Amino acid sequence: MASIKDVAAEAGVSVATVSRVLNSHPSVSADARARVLAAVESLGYRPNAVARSLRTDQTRTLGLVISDVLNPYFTELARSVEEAARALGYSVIIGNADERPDLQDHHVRTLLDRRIDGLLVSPTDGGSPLMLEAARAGTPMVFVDRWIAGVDVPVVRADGQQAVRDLVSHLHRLGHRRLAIIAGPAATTTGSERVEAFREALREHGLPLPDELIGQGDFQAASGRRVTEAFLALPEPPDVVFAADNLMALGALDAIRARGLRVPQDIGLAAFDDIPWFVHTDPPITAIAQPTGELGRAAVRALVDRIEGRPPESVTLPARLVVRRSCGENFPENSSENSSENSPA
Amino acid sequence: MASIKDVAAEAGVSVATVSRVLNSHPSVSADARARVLAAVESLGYRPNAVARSLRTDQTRTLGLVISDVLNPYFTELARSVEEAARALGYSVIIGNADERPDLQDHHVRTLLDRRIDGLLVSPTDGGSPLMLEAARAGTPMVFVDRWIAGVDVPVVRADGQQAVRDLVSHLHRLGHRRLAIIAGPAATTTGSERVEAFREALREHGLPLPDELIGQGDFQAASGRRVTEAFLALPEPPDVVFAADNLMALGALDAIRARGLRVPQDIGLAAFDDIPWFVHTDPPITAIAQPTGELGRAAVRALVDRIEGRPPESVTLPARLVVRRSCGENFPENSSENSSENSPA
DNA sequence: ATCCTCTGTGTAATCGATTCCACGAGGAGG
DNA sequence: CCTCCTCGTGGAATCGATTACACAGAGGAT
Repeated sequence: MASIKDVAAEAGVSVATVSRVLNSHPSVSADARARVLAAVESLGYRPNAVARSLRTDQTRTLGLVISDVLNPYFTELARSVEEAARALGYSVIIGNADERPDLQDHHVRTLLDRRIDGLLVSPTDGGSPLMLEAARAGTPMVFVDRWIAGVDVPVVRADGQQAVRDLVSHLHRLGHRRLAIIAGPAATTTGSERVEAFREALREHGLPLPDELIGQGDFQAASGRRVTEAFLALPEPPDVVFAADNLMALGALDAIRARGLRVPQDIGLAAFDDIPWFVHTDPPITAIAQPTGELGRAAVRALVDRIEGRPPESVTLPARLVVRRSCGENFPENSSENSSENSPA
Repeated sequence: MASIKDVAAEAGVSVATVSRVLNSHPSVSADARARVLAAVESLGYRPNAVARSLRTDQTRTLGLVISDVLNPYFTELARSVEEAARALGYSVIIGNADERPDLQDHHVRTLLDRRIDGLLVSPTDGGSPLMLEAARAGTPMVFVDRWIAGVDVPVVRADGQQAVRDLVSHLHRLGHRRLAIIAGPAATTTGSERVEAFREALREHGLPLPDELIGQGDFQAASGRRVTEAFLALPEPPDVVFAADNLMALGALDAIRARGLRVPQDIGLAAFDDIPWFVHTDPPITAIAQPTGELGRAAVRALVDRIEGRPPESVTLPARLVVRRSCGENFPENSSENSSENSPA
């Protein structure tokens, strides 16, 4: 592969001049510029990003470590992050942690070794020493979706508190009283926050949240299935199950169906995180939708601000309830449901 | 960030010795090794992958350019590719082309600039000059899922011909005669092959495939919706619609539902590419499942073989039909459907 | 005692870019 | 005509690693 030296030789100039042309430095004669450009063209020369990075100490690359690529929510987040980064001239390297702290550490380490300019993380756990150390050492970093307390890192996330309150009101109005939740790992903020918001909303309606109606999941479908089976085996099963993410909702649906029960007649189901498929499940699933695209864009903006020396800003955006039929029917103001869908691309 | 020089100074040896220790070269004394390791530990030193890559001319990184991350099929493919690559000591950088040739080119160019060791591509179109040139120039490359004819690059893909034949038999047995297909872009192999397999299978049953029952889609949900609307507006609409990928099936479902029709009573629906959600749609969707994980692993194996100087192998694996209820009921041998599911993680 | 072979180590070149510094030519101002 | 800038350019240092080569000293063979 042709290097800058080859171009210089071909154009009859020094490598310095070639470099100046390529970086549009002002002081290059029109003649030299033309010759260099011609040489670049004829050799099919492309600058070696590795060499450039070594010298300039910047890679124009962002790392994104997400908890689970198979979760459509994170896929969409990743897509919007890449798009926003590309618009600003950055590439993105995605690391998939599969909800495993060891894998998360692996990716963080690899990304750091590659000297990425900044790191976007949705932490799988309470924070590994590695990540905390990186933050303290000054690696530009932004938490997205989930975060870790006590670390001075901007956070970009959705606030589901009001939406959860709306959900509980909705359920209450439909006559449901025994409400259960499939929680995410307590070590994650989204895992514990959603339970807290749910508990708080129940309290406002004078409803209890007994321990047997809090199932411990891990944001994966299998755990949703397991927890739901336990709920259904209770002497007094819940009226509605609220899954803290869409994969656990899928598992819950599996379990309910395996038991031969119908949604919503026998038991209701709701989920955090909305996805296009929820419109077509049997029945369509009531869910809390996050402004995923906007989160990704805001996260990139914050990280790039931090990288380029501007003060980064934490951002919190509201999530919103999308009512469908999985918790019961007869919702007059719900007839226009289709128009409020976030239409799939 | 500490460099190899700092480690050398701290350990009281030369950088050469540090490098030898780090690369487990044999000729280093136990004493020196211990001092270096101690220095590495105390400084928290991590080798700079950028510098190492420049010198060794290898990045231990694979590029993966896929057509659409939002498509669960590609997400799963990406996941298995990353997993297989990691097991072999490689990282993966994913580029999402969103079915846009210009974006695909952008990613290929960026990956090449970063001097990745090899490239895995699922081409969005018939092949840009850039990609063909890269292949000719000797960049290790493997096509996965889709490919481009006339280029000497190994191909790892699934063969759906028999599965499509099984699907058509199934439909025929259920009494369906007017069968329509939502095709993918003709420029992609999967776009044209699936139509050909479908046409061929119909011919075996003495059924025609008139032009009005071939809709031109682009593998995105919106096109599935549009094409299906056109089908439904025909004087004689089809009995069944077969979508060439899962996103177009989603769009088809949207269109059918918007028209107030029921699946499968009013019209049947089947899809290429199976995903966990198809079990829970209303009704569960009959689909052709690809051995996605195995494809990803085989692709990485082929690419790494090529990179490391072994002869790479093209691989073709069979896809298989998974019958559910979206094309009609009364299938006695179909009662054990649940056991044949590929269970979601 | 001499010579040879190993072993362990350091010096320096190298990868492909960027960029500081110096220098020559040419124009402006005195 | 001399001085001083400005402009365009090239030489060389540099980033952080790897590795060829040289060499010192230990130990074995003769």
